[in-house]
Amino acid sequence: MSLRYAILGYLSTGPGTGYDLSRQFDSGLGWFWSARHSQIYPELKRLADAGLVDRHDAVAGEVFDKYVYSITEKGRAELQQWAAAPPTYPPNRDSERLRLIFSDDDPLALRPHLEAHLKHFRERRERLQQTWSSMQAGDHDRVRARIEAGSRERAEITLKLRELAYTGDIARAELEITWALAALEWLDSLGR
Amino acid sequence: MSLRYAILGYLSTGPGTGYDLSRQFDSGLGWFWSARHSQIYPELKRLADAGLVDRHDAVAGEVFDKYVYSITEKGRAELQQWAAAPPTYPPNRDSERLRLIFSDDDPLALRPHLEAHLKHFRERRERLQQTWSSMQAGDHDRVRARIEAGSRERAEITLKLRELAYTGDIARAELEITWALAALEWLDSLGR
DNA sequence: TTGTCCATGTAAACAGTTACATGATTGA
DNA sequence: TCAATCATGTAACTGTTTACATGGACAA
Repeated sequence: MSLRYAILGYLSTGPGTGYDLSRQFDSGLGWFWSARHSQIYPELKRLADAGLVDRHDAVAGEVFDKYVYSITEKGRAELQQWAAAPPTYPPNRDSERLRLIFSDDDPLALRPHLEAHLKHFRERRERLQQTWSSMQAGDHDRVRARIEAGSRERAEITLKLRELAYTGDIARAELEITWALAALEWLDSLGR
Repeated sequence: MSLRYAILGYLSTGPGTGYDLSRQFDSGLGWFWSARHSQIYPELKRLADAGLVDRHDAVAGEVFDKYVYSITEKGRAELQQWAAAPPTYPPNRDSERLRLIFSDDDPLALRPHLEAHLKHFRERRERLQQTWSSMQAGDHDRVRARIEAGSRERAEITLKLRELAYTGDIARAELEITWALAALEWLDSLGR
C-alpha cells in the first residue's frame, strides 16, 4: 500500500500527471519506490475517487491533452498520518543469498555471480552519488520547490532528510561492494 | 520464481514435508526467503507434477499421516542450473525511506520511527548472530547433513558460504543501526 | 477439556509485471 | 517519414497475504 503514498508524496510538492510520476519512478523517486504506468494510472483514479487528489483536464489549444493531478488537504493529512505511522518490515526475500548458500556443489560458478553483484552495486553507488550531488547543487525542480516552499530551518530539514536517505543508500551499496570483494578473494584462494 | 528454488534447496539436503518447510521459513531459511503454508503446499504439488520432487505417503500406524517430499535428479539439476544463473535485482521498494523523505513537515514525528528501526535491526543482528553461532557449533541438522554429505573440502565450502551469507546480513543490520543512531543524534540536535 | 503443535488444504483479495492497444507531437 | 517522446489506458498473468477450513496427537 505504499504506492499511494509515494504518489501523494510526489504530488505534495506540486501538481503532476501520471506520465510525470512514471518518469519520476524511473529516476529520483525510483531509488525508494517504483511502479509501472499500468499501476500508476488506476491508482491515480482511485486517489481521485477517494478525494485525496483533484484531477483537472489540461488542454493544448482547443483539445484535451492530459490529466493534471494535485493533492488535496485531505490527501496531505493522509500523507502526514502515514509518514508518522510505525514502520513495517517486509519478510526477507533475497534470491542472491539463496543462490549463494545452495552453490556448494559448484562454488566456482559463483564467480560471475559475485562479479555481477560488484558491478551492480558499483554502478548503483555512482548513480546515487551523482543524484545526490546534483540535488545539493539544486538541479532537482521538485526538491528545490520543496525547499523553497518553507522557512530556512525547514529547508535545512528537507535537505538533511534527503542526505540521510541518499548517504544511507550509498553506504548500503558500499557494504555490498566490500562484501563481494571479500567473497571474490576467498574464491580466488579456493582456485589456487 | 525463487520460491521453488528455496524449496528445492531445502529438499536437496534430505526429504521433508510441507510443514517442515513452513517451519523452516519461519527460522533458518527464513533469513533469505520466506513463504506461508498457503503458498508452499500448492508449489510442492507443482514441483511433483513437474517431476522435480517425488512425493510419498508416510503412515503412522495404519493410517495416512503426511506427505514426504524428496528431490529428484531432475530437481537437483534444475537447482544447480538456477544457482549458476545471473542474479536479478528487484526494483527498490523501501517504504522506510519514503516515510523519511516525506516527513519534513513534521520531522520530530520521526523519532519513534527511527527508534523502531534501531530496535528492529538490533534484534535482527542478535538473532542472526545466535543462528550463525549455533550453526558453527553444529546444532543445525540440515546444515550438518549438508556438511557431512561430502568431502572435507566441500564441508569447508558449505560452511564458508553460510558464513558469507550470515556475516553479510549481520553487517547489513549493523549498518542500519549505525545509520539510525546518526539520524537520532541529528534529531536530538534539532530539538535543542 | 482445553490449548498447542502437527499437518494439509482452498478461496478471495491485493500487489506487481508483462503485454496489448492507441494516438498526438516533435525533431532529425 | 521515421524514431523518440509524450500521454493514457486495459487485460492477463504471477506472486503473496489473509482468511477460511478441517482434523489428529498429546500434554497440562
